[in-house]
Order: sequence, then C-alpha cells, then structure tokens
Amino acid sequence: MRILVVEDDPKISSFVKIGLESYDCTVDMAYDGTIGEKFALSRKYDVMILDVVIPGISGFELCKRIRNNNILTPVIILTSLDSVEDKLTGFECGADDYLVKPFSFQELFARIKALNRRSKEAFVSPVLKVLDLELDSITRKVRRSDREINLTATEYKILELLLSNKGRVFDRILIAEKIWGFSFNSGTNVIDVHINSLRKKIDKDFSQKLIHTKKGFGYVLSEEPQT
Amino acid sequence: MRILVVEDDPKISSFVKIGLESYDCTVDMAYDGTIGEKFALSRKYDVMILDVVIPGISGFELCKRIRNNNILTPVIILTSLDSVEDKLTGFECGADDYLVKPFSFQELFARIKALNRRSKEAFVSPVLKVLDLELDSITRKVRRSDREINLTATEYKILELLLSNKGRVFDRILIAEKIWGFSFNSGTNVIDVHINSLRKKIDKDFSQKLIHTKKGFGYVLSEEPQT
DNA sequence: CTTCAACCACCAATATTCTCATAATCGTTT
DNA sequence: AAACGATTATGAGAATATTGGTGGTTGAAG
Repeated sequence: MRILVVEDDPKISSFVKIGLESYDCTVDMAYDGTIGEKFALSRKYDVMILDVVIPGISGFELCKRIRNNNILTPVIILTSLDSVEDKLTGFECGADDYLVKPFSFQELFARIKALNRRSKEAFVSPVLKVLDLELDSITRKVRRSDREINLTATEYKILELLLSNKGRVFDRILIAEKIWGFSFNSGTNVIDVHINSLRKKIDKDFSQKLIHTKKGFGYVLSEEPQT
Repeated sequence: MRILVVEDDPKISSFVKIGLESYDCTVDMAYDGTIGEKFALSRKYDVMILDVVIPGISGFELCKRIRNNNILTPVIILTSLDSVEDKLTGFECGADDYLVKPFSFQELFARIKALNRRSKEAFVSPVLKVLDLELDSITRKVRRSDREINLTATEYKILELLLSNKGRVFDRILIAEKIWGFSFNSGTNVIDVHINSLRKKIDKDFSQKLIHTKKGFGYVLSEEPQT
C-alpha cells in the first residue's frame, strides 16, 4: 500500500512513517503543502494523510486541489484542530475522514484500512459469494452450504458471470457473447440446457433457489425469492 | 437518502432522526439489535448507523452479520465506547467509520455524506424514475411506492419506452414500430390491451395516474394529471 | 474403447400475447 | 343537455411463444 503523508511536525511524521512501514506500506513524506501537492498530483496513492496547519498551502486547500484534479484517492485529515467547524470544512473540501490529534496509531491504521477496503472491494474479490453459495475464482471451486460442487467448464463460466453480476438480468444473447465470445441468436437452446444442469447442481437440493427465470428476458442470479 | 438507525436511547435516536429528516432523509429506526438485523437484511439503505450497546445482539455483531450477508452499505458505529480497542473492534467488524458520543449532529451528517459520496461512485444503476415509479434496466425490476411489480416482457418494453420519454405522446404506430420493429397500422388493438394490463399493474391501486390517453393520438406517461 | 462435456431436437407444461366481442367514455353536433 | 359516432377500455378465451426437462448424437481426451 502506497501512502502520502503531508505533515510538518517531524515527530509525528516519523512516528506515522515508521508505523506504516512496519505494516509494509510505502510512505512518501512531504513537509509542506506545496511539495505535498506535487506528490499528490504526480503519483498514485492508496491513501493520503494531510495535516491542516502546514507551511505553503493548507491541508484543506490541498485537499480541494486534489479533488479538483479529479483524484479520488481517499484522504484523511489529521490535525489538532478539533472544532466542529473545522471538521465540517475538512469534509467539505472532499476529505473522507478526519482524525484529531493526539491520536492512536492503531486507530489511524484502522481508518486507513477501512477506506482502502472500500475502494478496492468493489473491484476484485477472489471469492464471489451470494447467500451460502461461494465461488472461488482462484481454486475454481464452488460450494453451497459448504458442500463442494463439481461444475463443468461451461457451467462454471455461466455461474461466474451471473454471480459477479448478482441481480442483473442477462438475456441469452448477452450470455452467449460473454461465454462463447460471439452472438448467435437462437436456433439453439444450449444456454437453457446449461442453465438446467447448473440448476440441478446448485439449486435442486435447496429450497432457497438462486437462479431465476425472467420469462421473455433471460436469467438472473438473485437471493430474493422470485416475484 | 435512506438511513437505518439502530439505537436504544430514545433521546439520541429521536435527535438523530429529526436531524436527518430535516435534510430529506428517510429514516428507519430500530431499538434493538435483532430488529435492526431484520431491517438491515431486508431493505436497502444508503447508510446504517449502529450503536454498540443495545438489547439483543450488539452493534459489533450486527455489523459483522451485515457484512457476512455481502451487504456493502456504509456503516457508522456511533457509541460512547471510546477506547482504542473498541474502535479497532468496530473497524474489524467491517464498519466504515466510528464516532464517539457525545457528538455533533453536523459532524455525523458530514461523515454520512462523505461515505455516501464514495459508495455512490462504484454503484451506478441507471434507474428511470417518475414520481414514485421506478424502472431499473439492469435488474429489470419495476417498483411503485417501493412495491415491486411484475411485468411481462411486452409490458416492460412499453413502459420503458414511455418512461424514457416522459411527457411525449406516442401514437399507436410509433409504439408498434418501437416494440415490434415494424409498423402495422390498425386492424388490431393489441397495444390498447397491453396498455390496459400495464395500467392495471401500475396505476390501478394509485390515485395519481401516470399513463394517460390522448384521445385520437395515443398514450403518454406523465406525472401531471391530464387536462 | 470408454467417458464425459457440449450441443441439439423434441415434448409437455406454462405463461404470454393476441383476437374478438362488448362495454364504457369522449367530443361533437343537434 | 341529449344524442350520436368515434374512440378507447376491458374481460375471456384462443393462439402462440417460452421454457424446463429428457434423451440422444458428436467429438475430444484419456
């Protein structure tokens, strides 16, 4: 994890730097706002930690400029300014969190992780999970209620598609495009057959069905019982 | 914005509820953890605010269960437990923020906005909406006043057409072209029949009608009662 | 040679779409 | 205001489309 710290107090900055590095983070330090801005705009970070009262431009101003440059990296304001007004200002400038000094390093790190979890999470999760159905894209294993299920390649691909877009309705053309790479419309019911065998393996023995038919449209994977 | 508040202290919960509602938020309240869980798992919120020390299951446990159910809604822990250990526990349970009582409502709301700003980015589901009627083209779900409505393929297509051109009058030939792909004029009243069944599902139980007839022309979807 | 995944063709069950006959409504003219 | 014709609404059932499921064929891998 790469982190930018903009802070002029050498004690605090080294305290933070050392702490973060002990958790395998790469830390860039800036001791004033102007230098901080150069870092912030030129490199990509996972999180930025900004003090407010620093030489050059203030942390608030810096945060604003970062957002004006369309950089969405999570920002934590870390400052001794503890009034509600200052906190509101911080959030208005586009900060994601505001932590008042003195602070516990553990709390700072927990907040960093929380922010980071959120920005990563949406993208890659090795295990897709809906209810008690799990698909591990690393080991390619599928389980329902901890019972392992053996899927063929095509079944797996279809399930992965539906599972990673839970709630989204796929029509047959779309499924064909995603699985076979081209759109052949109809003349065949391959998809129906594969869906059928998927259902046998995944839904048959469970009262809570996961694969639903949207008649006239296609199929969805959803935890809600079909309407 | 729809918010769940799980809090047993009536003073705090009404304080929060009134505050949020003055900012146009819809607030659901739960006074203990078990009821809170039911709400959290059955409805969709933009943010959930959890106290820790509540009857039934604790806020920490509740947060864990929410995450185990793959619900990514931002969670703020709001509690008087102010030790670093408790904070760490909160974040470990999957919370996004942790605010200690006593707190300023303004700060709480700023944190809600900050979380919401970020979680909105990832989640864009194009929803057509007129008044309390919503059509989600990804999940193909249609709701009126949060009540889910089941439409057939043709009904859905017609509604989508009207909804995405709210206020525009479509004559039958135009509707036929858009839905069936070619213009067959008259000799049939299929469209009337489908409009009729659409109305039964969408307008029948509501005093505010949305589908209107322009005699001699065709149909419009509009929120204004027609002249 | 055997096995198994992938695909295809078909049937029965079910849901949807459409036709048609009739009732209700609207606009216009008397 | 009443009456008329044109237009639209509606219910029922017939016609059609969609889908779940089964069994069989192909072709590739071991």
